Amino acid sequence: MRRRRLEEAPCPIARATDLMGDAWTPLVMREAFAGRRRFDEFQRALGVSRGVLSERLAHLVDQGLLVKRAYEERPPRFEYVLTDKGRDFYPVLAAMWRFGEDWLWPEGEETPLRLVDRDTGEAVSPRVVDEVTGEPIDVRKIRLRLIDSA
Amino acid sequence: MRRRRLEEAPCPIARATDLMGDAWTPLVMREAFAGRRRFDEFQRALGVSRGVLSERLAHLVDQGLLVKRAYEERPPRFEYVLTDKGRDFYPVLAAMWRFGEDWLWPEGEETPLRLVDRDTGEAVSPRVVDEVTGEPIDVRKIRLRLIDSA
DNA sequence: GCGGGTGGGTTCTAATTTCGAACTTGCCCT
DNA sequence: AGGGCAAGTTCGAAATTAGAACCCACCCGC
Repeated sequence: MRRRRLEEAPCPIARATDLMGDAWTPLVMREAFAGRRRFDEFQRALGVSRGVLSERLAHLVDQGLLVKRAYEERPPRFEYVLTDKGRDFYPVLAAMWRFGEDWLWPEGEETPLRLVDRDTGEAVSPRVVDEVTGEPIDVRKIRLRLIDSA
Repeated sequence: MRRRRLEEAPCPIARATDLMGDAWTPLVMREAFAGRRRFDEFQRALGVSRGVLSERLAHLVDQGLLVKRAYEERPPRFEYVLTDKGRDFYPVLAAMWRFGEDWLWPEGEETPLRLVDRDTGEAVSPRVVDEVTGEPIDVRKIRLRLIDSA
């Protein structure tokens, strides 16, 4: 199983990749953030096969980004709800959204997916900055440094 | 081919997923940001099979995140260098790094990969904020809104 | 002028993963 | 009794991936 190899890798990016490193997981999370909770909702929204969806949801539950809970006992019905950890994944999706907007979309055209303020309805443009200085993250200014333990 | 399906999807996240939606691409980009350029450098650093690496590099070149250029004519030798578009992918990796640090790493332990300021050497903590207000991106405050064209 | 090494791949086969469709289970409705 | 819905599981066929081995062009030392 591919999934198990990066999970314990000594790098936070590799471990995050273990969560994202397939074609459906980020989209499942997108739908979760858009408010979907039920199996069939996810399935219809994404058009993914039920088998794959079942496995992805189980993985996300396993990793603690979602919890599965019964919202009805008889007949048994379940929903998948974001945890704190799952909610904290939002910025990653927001960064991807921004990159997609800036580089993968025809100039000037509107994207069908927007990020808006819940209260004001204003459009929001996510940007990744240094928490301390507020400066944008830029490869020219910020270096990846590998601390070698070997 | 899976790859072709999300490329034209009407959603910036789906299109970004097309770039990231496999286990190796984010790690190849991590290495590119860490300064690697040559095929064998990537291969040794990642331990990925040469066939897969070859395909991933070609895909990233195809998508315009890297350019392949000869740094030597005889014998022919090539390097893969980040483009502007590729450099702009840095924030996505930084957001993943932050999530990995916060949630996929034992409390208090040091990660072997750091983000540091090139000039001062200070550690940097990336955070995703609204460009206009400077407020952190949080699912409780910011909503995904799907503009339905159907 | 030949054996070995290096850089940058391609090709092959075997193991995984994915897809789509059909089936299952528990219950409600009429 | 028959139909429908939610939430899956199971199945075989098709696509993708990984790993190892191979290839080619060139340089170097002897």
